[in-house]
Amino acid sequence: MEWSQQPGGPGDIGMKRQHRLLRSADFARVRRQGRSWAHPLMVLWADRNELPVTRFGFVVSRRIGKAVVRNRVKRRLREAARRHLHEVPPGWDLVILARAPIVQARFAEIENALTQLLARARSWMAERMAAA
RNA sequence: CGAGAGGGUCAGGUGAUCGCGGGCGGCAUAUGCCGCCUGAGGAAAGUCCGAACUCCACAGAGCACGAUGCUGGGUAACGCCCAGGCAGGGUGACCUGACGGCAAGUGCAACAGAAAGCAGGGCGCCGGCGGGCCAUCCGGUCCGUCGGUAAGCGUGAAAGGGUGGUGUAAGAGACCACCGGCGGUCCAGGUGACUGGGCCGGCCAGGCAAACCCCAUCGGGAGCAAGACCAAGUAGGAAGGCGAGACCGGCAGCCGCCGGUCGCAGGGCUGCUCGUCCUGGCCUUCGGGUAGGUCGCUAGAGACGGCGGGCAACCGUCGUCCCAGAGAGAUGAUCACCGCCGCCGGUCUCCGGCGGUACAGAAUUCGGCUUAUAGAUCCUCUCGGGGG
RNA sequence: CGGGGCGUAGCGCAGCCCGGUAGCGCACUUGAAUGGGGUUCAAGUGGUCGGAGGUUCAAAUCCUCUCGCCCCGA
Repeated sequence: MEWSQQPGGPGDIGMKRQHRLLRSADFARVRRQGRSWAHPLMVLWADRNELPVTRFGFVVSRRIGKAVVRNRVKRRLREAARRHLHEVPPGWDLVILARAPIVQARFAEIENALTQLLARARSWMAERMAAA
């Protein structure tokens, strides 16, 4: 199943600031009220946002590494999320927390891990939306 | 050719697909879309110094405190840079140096050693006296005791000049010559640190100031979460403690309000005293609100090139150029090929496969320092070997 | 952006200010008391003082640089 976020093809969509989670209060809300799924490389939280778009937030703590390493991890996570943005129904906030082994992972492994987590989250989202 | 010294530059490249921040223009204007331009470093790092800028009350004097410490220059400034002096290291090119003062004061030195800061006497050497033994005598030797001595032994990181001589009972800068070191003075060179030399003195006045300290110079405090504006919003709320008001004038003509003088209290972003300024109730504790936006925010002690001055750091002048500005924080992701390095295999001047390709990410902005760093490349110089 | 603290034996800490011997508790080893264990007693082993350089005769201690960890304020 696919949900088109923008007019245009699903594979080359952008990921501008409207798809990003930027405020500290939003992060706190998702991690407190939402549900989580874990993977050795990352942890995913999800919560409804009552908006017509999906928003992603990324958490890379200082435990992961130096500034260069943290920035690289964040960019690769953002790229992976951008490629799979169309697989998520609109109206959800998603927070991804990086775990330490992600530093050594290849991009294909990161993308695979994200795909697994999104697949597990999608069924729960469908239940919640049907219930609503 | 080998080994080395000093300095500079670069920080993999090309292509494809898909993206992100900022600026401008257009269409639209709830939000967006399209086009063009632009977008990390030599250290952006550590935050160790110095400044700009902003606010505090335009910020003064003394003390305290802190920093710096050979000389001259450069600079907006510096704890930085350049040149020089001195000391140490290296065959050399060169490198290194917190390099003012311990003949101002107060302190410190374990263990060893007889003795460690003012001298000191264990063994030894020498002399006097007493006694024992040997000897015909001259005397010799041993023990004790009282002195002299700083040559020798030995301890130590360090034992208070060195060598030679005179001298003496033995010795000693006690005296002499030379050398080394110190102080004073004069001359010459140098802006100066300092260097060279002459004369005189006195023979020694030890080490540690990254020990307290003294001297000289410098330093008001805080920091872009500085600070300014807009919007939204709460409670000029509660408790406790301390307290000092007086007079004059005006309005009012009850409560009271305004202005001034004197006094008092509190505060003034590290402490104390003074000066000065601000407030008129103040202080402490508890409680309440704020996590929106805009500016500051990138044209500057700016970059590059030419010319001129200077040994140099650097400065002057002319021309050209505009070079990131985010805010959960852009500057990227994936793939292919070519460079470079290593390993393995082959029909080993080549081909194929695999792996690696550094340190590291602007956050107010500059000038430095320090630390990290795969490699590539250029210039100058030194030493050794060989050849012409 | 600014400020503070810590690093010493396997673990938790003294010693640093004012420089000369690295010490305490638990743990470990051996021995004794017990039929055995625990407990107790006695003896013992064990430390590049985070790293590098410097000052000094001598550095855990003083100075400079650096690494790691933790905390606080705006």
